[in-house]
Amino acid sequence: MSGKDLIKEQFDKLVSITPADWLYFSERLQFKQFGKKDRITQADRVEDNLYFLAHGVVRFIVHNEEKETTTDFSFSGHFFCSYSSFITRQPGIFEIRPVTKTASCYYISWNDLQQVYANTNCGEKIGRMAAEQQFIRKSDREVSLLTIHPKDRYLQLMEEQPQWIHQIPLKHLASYLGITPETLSRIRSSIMKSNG
Amino acid sequence: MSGKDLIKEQFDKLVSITPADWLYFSERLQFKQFGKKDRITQADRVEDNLYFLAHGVVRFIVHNEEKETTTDFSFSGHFFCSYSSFITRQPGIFEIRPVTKTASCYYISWNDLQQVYANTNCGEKIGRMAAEQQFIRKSDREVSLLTIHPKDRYLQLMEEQPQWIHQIPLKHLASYLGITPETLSRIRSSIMKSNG
DNA sequence: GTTTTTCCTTGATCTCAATCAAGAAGTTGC
DNA sequence: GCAACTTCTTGATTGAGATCAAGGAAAAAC
Repeated sequence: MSGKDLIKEQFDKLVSITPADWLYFSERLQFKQFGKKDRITQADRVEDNLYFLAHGVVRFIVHNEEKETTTDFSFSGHFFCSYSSFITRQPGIFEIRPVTKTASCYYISWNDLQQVYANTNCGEKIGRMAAEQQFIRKSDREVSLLTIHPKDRYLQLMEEQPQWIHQIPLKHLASYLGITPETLSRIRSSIMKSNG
Repeated sequence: MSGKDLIKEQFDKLVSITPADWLYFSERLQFKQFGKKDRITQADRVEDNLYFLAHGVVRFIVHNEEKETTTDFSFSGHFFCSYSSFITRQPGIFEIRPVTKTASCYYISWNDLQQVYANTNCGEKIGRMAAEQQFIRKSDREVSLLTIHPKDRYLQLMEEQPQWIHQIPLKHLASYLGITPETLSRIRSSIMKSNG
């Protein structure tokens, strides 16, 4: 199975796409592999590409007064990019880097994606549904940040996304949860004790 | 000018819509006025309608262990609903209530909106762009909650959304900022002092 | 207009997480 | 393999904001 088929699988979850539409889209896909120290996307630039992560994990970083905060992660099988910038064509605030040793990505340029929207039947529909799903993720996150205690957020993550805990260094998880690495370390050890 | 024209204005910001498409959509709009104690949307129900606020302010509430948190507000001239529920057709977690004495709303049902998506030329495009904009709001909010100190979030709100400060009771703003009313009251008085 | 209720402010205390610090464990690179 | 570096853990201290409490201002109800 080609890596592009992973993308087709994602689309098929949303709508039934015609072979012609799929061809039009997939012909415009390019491929690139990133190493651990690469920046897939740099802050303060207009995001040119929409990426699909075929293998690896990436994180979204915001720099703020000497500190860096990891706001989100993306795993293989999902699209990612500095969305706000990609959508508005304004410089973005996110730096995107691999968490894993490598990140293998298919990507399509903004210009090509506009062609897909204009010249396929279901492009807009997939685009709408994908945007809706991204919205839901962020909306859930807002509720989580406002209503759930960091310790409980970590417990929830252990249940719902155990792969996050295994694949992501503690310090980045801590940042994502809005706490310091020290505090997360203590949370983790308190869980160990209560579980025997 | 009819209230529906407010909606047309919003659409015109996104795409040029044909008279036929607008007619198809606007014929499906209904109108309802809500009082201060009404619940526009109840938690644990599937959201049936997408609302457009013609007049007033509403807030989004999450109930969590006896406490209620205000996660967001919507102002006149904007669409709102318990989106995640509206999209997924699963029971939602948000209660939506007016902040102002009344909230005047146009609304379209989920079923009718699917008809619009299916039978208009630009419905999907508007839907995609609207979803993208909602995503951007939530993404910005995530960054704000993770990287900005509550006091600075309040100062930012004063600059960017001064109408929020004037129209929304302090206790709801505090909840939205993730702090207690007492703390926001102290922040506010410290700003007063430093401004003379 | 008066009562009732809600909302906001201010003060005192307490608690939890940040910070500072240092050492252990684990990785990476030569 | 060893050195250099990064990451994680643990401890002591500090501080910002939550909580508890009460009085005053404002708004709503009658």
